[in-house]
Amino acid sequence: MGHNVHNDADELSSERMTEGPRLPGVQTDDNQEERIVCHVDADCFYASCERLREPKLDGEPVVVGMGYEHGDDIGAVATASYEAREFGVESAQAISSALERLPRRGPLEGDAGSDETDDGVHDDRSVEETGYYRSVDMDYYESVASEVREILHECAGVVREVSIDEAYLDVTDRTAWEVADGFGRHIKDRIRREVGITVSIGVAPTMSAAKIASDFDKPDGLTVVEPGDVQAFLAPLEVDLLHGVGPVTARALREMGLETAADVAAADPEPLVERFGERGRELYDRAHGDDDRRVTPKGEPKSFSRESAFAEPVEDPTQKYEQIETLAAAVADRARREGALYRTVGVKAVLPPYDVNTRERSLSGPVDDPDLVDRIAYDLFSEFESESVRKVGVRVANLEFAAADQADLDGWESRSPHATADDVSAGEEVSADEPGDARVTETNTKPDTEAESTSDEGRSTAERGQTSLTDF
DNA sequence: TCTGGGGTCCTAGGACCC
DNA sequence: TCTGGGGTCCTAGGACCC
Repeated sequence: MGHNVHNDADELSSERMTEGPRLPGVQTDDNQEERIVCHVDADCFYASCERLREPKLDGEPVVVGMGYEHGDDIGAVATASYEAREFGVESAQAISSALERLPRRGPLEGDAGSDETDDGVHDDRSVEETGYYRSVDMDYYESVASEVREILHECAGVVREVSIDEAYLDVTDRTAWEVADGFGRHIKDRIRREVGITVSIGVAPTMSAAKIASDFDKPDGLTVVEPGDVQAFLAPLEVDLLHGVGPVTARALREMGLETAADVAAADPEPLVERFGERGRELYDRAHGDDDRRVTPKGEPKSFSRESAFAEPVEDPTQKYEQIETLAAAVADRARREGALYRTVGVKAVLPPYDVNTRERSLSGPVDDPDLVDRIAYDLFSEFESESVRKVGVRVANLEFAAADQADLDGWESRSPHATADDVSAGEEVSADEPGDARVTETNTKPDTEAESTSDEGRSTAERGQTSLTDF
């Protein structure tokens, strides 16, 4: 069973058919069919957006970050333009470090009044050694991204949006390898002309290779890797350039003597699987250029969360609980706006130096109940009441999206049989006195609600389901 | 790197059920 | 009751991505 599936682009199917017996039920031709995958990745997207509405930033070092608006100094760099990167400014870097490497030029936009001192500005340095700092403005970036998305959807039948600035396109039926280069250029040109930003594009027979290819010649790059060339293309790359290999895995691989994709491809897969589990197998396959995944649209989100860091560790319980309350409200609000019911509520407490703790609790059925989120978050967080905490978070998960059609209500009912109907005890939903049963018999404590207006009455299950569904 | 925020997926142990 | 195996759900943590 070769790893050479993608290596014989030319005389493919006939050869494969004779490759040997196939197990019944195992998909073969369907997912081994040659695809043309295009990965589109905007170049330093947030910075490009800022330039779009502020052309004087063209060619200048631009840093976009969050959390430093109030001089808090707890923020980080979200995106740095290539000019700023030359000063050593990088994504995820603390704003304070960024300012050391690249002092700020001019007052911070969108922060009028609160920062008259301009303490990041060093007038004694030459202008060339300073950069423009801007605060993240997701609403604006989202509006730019949607223009890009529109173009991408016109260029491909299937688009998978990975993040605000990145997408995979299955363009098998829109182009051919001989002209893939021109096709990629066409997409780039359209985005530059119609939106005004540059993107880098990788075209390859697999998602993983396309992803790496788009990164290969950034910014404003276009790299086409044809089917027969994938393994050779990957071979010289350092392991940490492979998608899914972060600092931890990269170090472990190096300790095993594997420095490049070629090393991984030539390695014995067994130790990899032993050490990394399924990811080890995946790594091995990807290093060979094997990747069965088809481009599919992104599904519904799995969770919503909000978190925020304190400028310095906080012990005061009130301050912590206030923050929890704020985050809980924000998360519940988000879920409601998105039309999501949630069945799990969780909190996060990061203790110094950087000790991440999470606690979560699942309900017996999906709800849309901000008060409940608040109470459960409060309850879960009480464990950290007397701890010094540098960051807190609230999360809802196990989401269910109530579609407009009635089938969804029925489905919910049949999948979530509630134990009892006598659980109208608001505020007492946490059965913490029952060891082993951390469950919550959740109640809808909201007195408002037009649950009666719906046809089904009586059974609490139906009542809750409808309350949830009609609540927004 | 002394660490911001919003996500995803995987693993592992325990509970619980049959 | 000293004991098999499988499946699923829940929770906590970790690695990774943008």
